Amino acid sequence: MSVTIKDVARRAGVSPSTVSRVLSNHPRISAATARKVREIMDEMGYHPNMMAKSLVSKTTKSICVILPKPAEELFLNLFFMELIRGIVAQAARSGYDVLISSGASEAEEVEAVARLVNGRRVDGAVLLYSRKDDPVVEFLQERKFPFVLVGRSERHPDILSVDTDNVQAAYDAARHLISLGHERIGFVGGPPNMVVSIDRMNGYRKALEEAGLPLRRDWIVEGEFLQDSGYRAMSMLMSLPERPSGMLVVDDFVTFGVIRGLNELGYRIPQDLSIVSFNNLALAELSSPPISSVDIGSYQLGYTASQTLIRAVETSSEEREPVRHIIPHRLIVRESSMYAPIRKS
Amino acid sequence: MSVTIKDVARRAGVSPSTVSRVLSNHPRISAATARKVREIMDEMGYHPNMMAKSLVSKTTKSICVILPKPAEELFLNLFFMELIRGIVAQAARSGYDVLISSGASEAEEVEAVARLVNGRRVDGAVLLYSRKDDPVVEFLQERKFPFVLVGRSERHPDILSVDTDNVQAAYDAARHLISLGHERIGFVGGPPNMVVSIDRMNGYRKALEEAGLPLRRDWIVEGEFLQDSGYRAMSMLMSLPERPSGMLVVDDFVTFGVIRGLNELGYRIPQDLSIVSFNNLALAELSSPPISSVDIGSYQLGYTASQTLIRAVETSSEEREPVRHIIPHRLIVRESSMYAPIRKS
DNA sequence: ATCGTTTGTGCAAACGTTTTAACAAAACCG
DNA sequence: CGGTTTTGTTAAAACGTTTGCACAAACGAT
Repeated sequence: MSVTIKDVARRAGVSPSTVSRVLSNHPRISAATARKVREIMDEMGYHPNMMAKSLVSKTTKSICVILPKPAEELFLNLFFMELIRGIVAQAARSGYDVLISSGASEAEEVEAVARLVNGRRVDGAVLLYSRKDDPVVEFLQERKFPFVLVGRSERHPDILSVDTDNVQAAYDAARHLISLGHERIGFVGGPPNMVVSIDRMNGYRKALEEAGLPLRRDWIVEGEFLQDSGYRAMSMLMSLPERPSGMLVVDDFVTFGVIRGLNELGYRIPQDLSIVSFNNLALAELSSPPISSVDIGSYQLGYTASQTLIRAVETSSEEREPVRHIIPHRLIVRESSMYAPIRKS
Repeated sequence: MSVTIKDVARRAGVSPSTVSRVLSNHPRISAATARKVREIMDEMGYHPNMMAKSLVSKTTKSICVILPKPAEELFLNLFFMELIRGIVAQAARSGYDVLISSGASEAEEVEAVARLVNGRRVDGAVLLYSRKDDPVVEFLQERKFPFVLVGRSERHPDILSVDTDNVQAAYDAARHLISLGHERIGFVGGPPNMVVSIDRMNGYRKALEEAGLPLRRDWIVEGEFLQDSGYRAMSMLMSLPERPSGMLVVDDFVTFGVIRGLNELGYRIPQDLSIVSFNNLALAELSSPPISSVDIGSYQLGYTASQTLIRAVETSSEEREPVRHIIPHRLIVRESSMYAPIRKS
């Protein structure tokens, strides 16, 4: 059907090997031949067949990204999209293609990645976030297959990863509230089996302890990465006899729930409750009021992940070294956080 | 390195062809041999090499999706994510993998898809939305390469596509406002070179004309798919001597801008202005107030697109017929739209 | 028994590349 | 000049599959 290397060779009066060498800029090809072959390639509309190439080179020039289980439940869609954009952009620059895959359950996830890995369809994988105990990580680790984790694995500290310093991020967010004079600060967290939730919680704790502020169990709510989580948290929190004046919320989406809850209960932000959130998704800025949020550089995370992975893929496995990249975060202060009200006591 | 079909064959004492046939459930393989070979495959951990398979079968079992130019500018991220999830889910069910690709400019977009198509890396492509005049469509059309468009092309009505009936959707949205008694209805649109903007505008027009309501040029704003667009539209609109009482907004993200604008100007929704929006992204529900929005079934759009494409790919090109799938939409009424104020005149 | 089918298996070519080893020709060197 | 090195090219094997054709064995029907 389509033009092959042999067709070009015949037409140019050289051997296929020569054409192949022209293609890969082999040093020992004479300028004259190279020019001629190139001309004929254009003329005939030749394009190398990647499958054949892959077969012999045992390399596919593609990586895959595994969307975590329920991208539906985790309302991190916006975050993932940013991340993916970063990955795709970087991969394209390095001449790699990106396969995207997901599964409806943890088992399906492993199955999906197994298909890709076993079928030699990809050279590496990027995993998004991680449960405390991730079967996909186990699988890849065992097979010595190159992968990088966006996030952190408690069980496997010795792997390639790109991450935010979530402890520090939460610490910074809390410090912001503290420096505004808040002394009663609560926390709406994510699922307790996700490393990111744990880390942010710890940063929050650290800041409060360090400042000698009370850490009250009833001001800490653990939930899902769902807006509903924020909504319910508010009904609970605001009915307490003693209420916080500031709040850290683990994700902007959850914060949306928080805001809606507060609105319905008739409280105002930031006058009645100051809020600082995480991830700084597009909607943080758009919200009414705009939300103070810690930007974690999602695009950058994806970009760096791809870069790190591809570098690893192109390195022989012996000299591959575990690296942990930390992408800097940055608190963006908007209208949802303000000075603490003067305490009447 | 890894186990090949030959290794299995040797160990099972049969020829490679036989192993291959076992794999593809060839009818003329005896039950006994099949069982034995299967056993050995498991034992040795054999997995077929997809690249080799692709090479001979001239088929890759993968499709690609092209993210439109500036997924940054078009703040349809959330919409795309939904769409992609639908595509990935369906493709997985049919045993296909999904490659994702994008370009920073129209030219780069064509380049990216050319790489995939020319390199025979994918069997088909799904294109997301479309400008009035899309170079990628041209490219694929010319090469007779299977693709499906999520959206509509004015120039090429004779292609596979999956779409919302945007004219009808806008008509329905407008009717909703009209039935609530609104007589002064405006429209915040998208970029005038995108088919979706045009269609929604037309539906809006149609409904108003049919109801004998005034179509006022100064109540119609064309902008980008950016929240800012909505924000600016409001400063303009609300300073007019005669203002609309209801508004159609082309996308939920834009509506966010509208809401913020109105908040800042001190107007309330829906008391001062009723709003109906499109796409029903997750945030429509979460907004304060929750936004009435036309759900266009993004996930379903992706799912159907993938299905249509794969069906086409697996059909010989002669008997491939242009199909246009319309995914039904549904107006979700929330708090942003209410009865028109009684007109004092 | 004989002959045609049916059934199960193997051989070998093909898919479109890359790459090793070999070799001829040209260039260099003293 | 003769030998050594460098330069440019090619033949052929390899990558891991699928598949058309051939063929032997087993089976059925006369």
